[in-house]
Amino acid sequence: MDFLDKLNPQQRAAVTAGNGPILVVAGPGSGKTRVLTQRIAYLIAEEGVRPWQILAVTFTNKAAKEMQERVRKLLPGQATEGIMLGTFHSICARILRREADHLPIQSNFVIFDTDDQERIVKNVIRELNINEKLYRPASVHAAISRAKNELIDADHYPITNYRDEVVKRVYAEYQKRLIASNAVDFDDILLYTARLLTENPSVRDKYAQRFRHVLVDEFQDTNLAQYALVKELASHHKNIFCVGDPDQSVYAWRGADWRNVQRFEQDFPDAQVILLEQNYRSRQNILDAAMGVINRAKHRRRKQLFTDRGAGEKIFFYEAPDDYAEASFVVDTIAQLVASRQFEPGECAVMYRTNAMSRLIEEAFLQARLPYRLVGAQRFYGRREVKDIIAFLRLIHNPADEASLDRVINVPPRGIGDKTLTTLHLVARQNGLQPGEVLLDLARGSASPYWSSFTGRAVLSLADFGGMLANWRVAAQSLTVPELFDRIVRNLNYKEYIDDESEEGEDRWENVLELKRLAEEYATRTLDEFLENIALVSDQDTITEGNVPTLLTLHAAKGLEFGAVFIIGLDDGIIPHSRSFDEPEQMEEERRLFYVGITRAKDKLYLVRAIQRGGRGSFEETYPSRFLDDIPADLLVGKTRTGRGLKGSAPETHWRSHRTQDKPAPVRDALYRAGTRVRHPVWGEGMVLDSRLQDEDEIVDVVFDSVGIKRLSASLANLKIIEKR
DNA sequence: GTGGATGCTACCCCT
DNA sequence: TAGCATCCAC
Repeated sequence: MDFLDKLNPQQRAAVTAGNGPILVVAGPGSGKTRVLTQRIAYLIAEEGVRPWQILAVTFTNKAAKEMQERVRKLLPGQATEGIMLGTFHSICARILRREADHLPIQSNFVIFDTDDQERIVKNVIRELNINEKLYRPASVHAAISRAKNELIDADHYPITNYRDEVVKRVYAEYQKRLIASNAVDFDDILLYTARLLTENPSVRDKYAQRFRHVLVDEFQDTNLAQYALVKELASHHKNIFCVGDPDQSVYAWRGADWRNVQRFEQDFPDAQVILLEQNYRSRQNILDAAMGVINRAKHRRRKQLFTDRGAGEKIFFYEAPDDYAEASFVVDTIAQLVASRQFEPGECAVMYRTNAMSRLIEEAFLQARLPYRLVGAQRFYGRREVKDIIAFLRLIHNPADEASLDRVINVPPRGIGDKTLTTLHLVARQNGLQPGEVLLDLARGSASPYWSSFTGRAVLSLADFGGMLANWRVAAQSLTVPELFDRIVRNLNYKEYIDDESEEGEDRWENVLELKRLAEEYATRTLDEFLENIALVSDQDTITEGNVPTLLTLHAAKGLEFGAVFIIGLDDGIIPHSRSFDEPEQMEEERRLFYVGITRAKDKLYLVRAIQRGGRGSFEETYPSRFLDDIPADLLVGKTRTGRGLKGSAPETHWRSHRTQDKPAPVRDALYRAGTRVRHPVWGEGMVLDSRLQDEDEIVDVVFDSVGIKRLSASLANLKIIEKR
């Protein structure tokens, strides 16, 4: 077990801890992933635990894969296959499929995404004749989801006012619809599993006896359902090992409850608590800034983060005149960091509060002709064309899927509108069937008993579509996933439908091809697997390989680290988000989110904001984030803080002067230096990235605002210096 | 009754 | 700024 030598005493204590409940409170960058993997390896190698007796819950599927790989490498020659390793959702889905006999659904259930869920809620609200304006589907759905996370079913939904009454009715009907569709939503996956384990002693004992060790990562982000099911799974051996950091709890809004840490200490009073405090990631200045922010949080133990990596550089603060300038500052600076060989492109990350903010950054990268990667599943899977194709596949897999049917029954338009769809639903209800089942029956032609329920034109369209679906279902028996994919796209003339030869049309078709590429990976696997994996992808799972800068939300950044981090949008109303203003608890979470962002940085941290920001249409003046006040002033360079509401100042000058100081000595006699703004007669304005003397001429790399990076010979290019560094 | 055009409005974070 | 509810022409 020589790998233990590289651990510090606390880490080693955690890795080699004996049986019983253990809580590891791990600050950022304290090596908790390492502790988790090594503990698994330790259990297998030293404690004689078989891989399949270990359950480890990770935060992403990607992390699960990496952990499996690392354990394998730590124990060469030993059997390490069979560890139950994955996210809560994927592990629970696995258990549910296996134990479907005990559930109201069948083992081939589908997983409804947020869109599907809201679609069903909306259908229910309409059919129950509830005022949609007063009871917005999204808000009713949120209430239902909250209840599920607290393990409350419709029957027990607490009522204190009329609104609750309505929500309860919708909840009950919503749940019926899901079951009729043989579907679960994200919350059901956890809720059903928790219930299964609490209500079926035989099932619980089976798993509780099997899992000699249960390990949970990111424990601060678990909700009550997750806590409950973990507790059940560990109920026999009581070897439960939770790793978390209350300061990094940023998912309260989706039901996560940091009090699970307290519950844990209550439920397992003999729990051993191990603190990992040393930080191996960040420079001390970054940690000091992080502490400045987090130590202002209420209800918490002050923490002292320390590193032996040295103070490092100060934290850069930049106030751009507007959000376009904010974006170009970020891209220009990354270009410089790379050009000056301080960082690889892949070591740089841009973090923001909301997904929409990625847009200007992306545009700036595109304009500079620099590649980047965007983290986020929704961006791709949320696209209409992608969702459509997935809905067809789901419908083939499970014709009872009401949400998918509603989505694509008229895609491409085939004359089935609102009215016909409503009638279809009505006929289905009256006959105790799902709309999809009626549709398939209509494919039989006028022999179908439901034929006469529709008008002539409608029934032909329905039968036609039903026939197509029936054919696909037959084909699905023998075709692989990508083959089936092709068949659908071909039968539908889907390309003609979405690709109108405009730029957007081509983009849409590109997305379809990208989904096709994903389907190719399932050529030897089943449609079920494809659909499940698509439903449960996490944002971080979408991180692609490649040495390019990463764009991601602060939430998606959790657990990751980068050499140079840019946090943009440090305006009040963005960080913290304006929707949190009147809720102290939510404000605390915003603070923690900022803390998470800061602590992602290893060596360089840039805090960036825009004085003017264009939102819906018009530009608005912004104020600096109040959290900036909590960072000790002497840690910041660039524009120093001058309080709220500063306007009309010249934010760039300070920044520039500081920047030049950090630069290495300039090249001898070179006219252009990195950072110099220049104008070219054809390409317009740009910024010098790099310059060197060669054969009595100066070779200059310039990133132009219009055309991106060009390499020029100074004697020929006729560059004018606009602004010198 | 359907589908395209138009006008309204909400737009945070994620599995 | 884009999705979607509403309106109106076929």
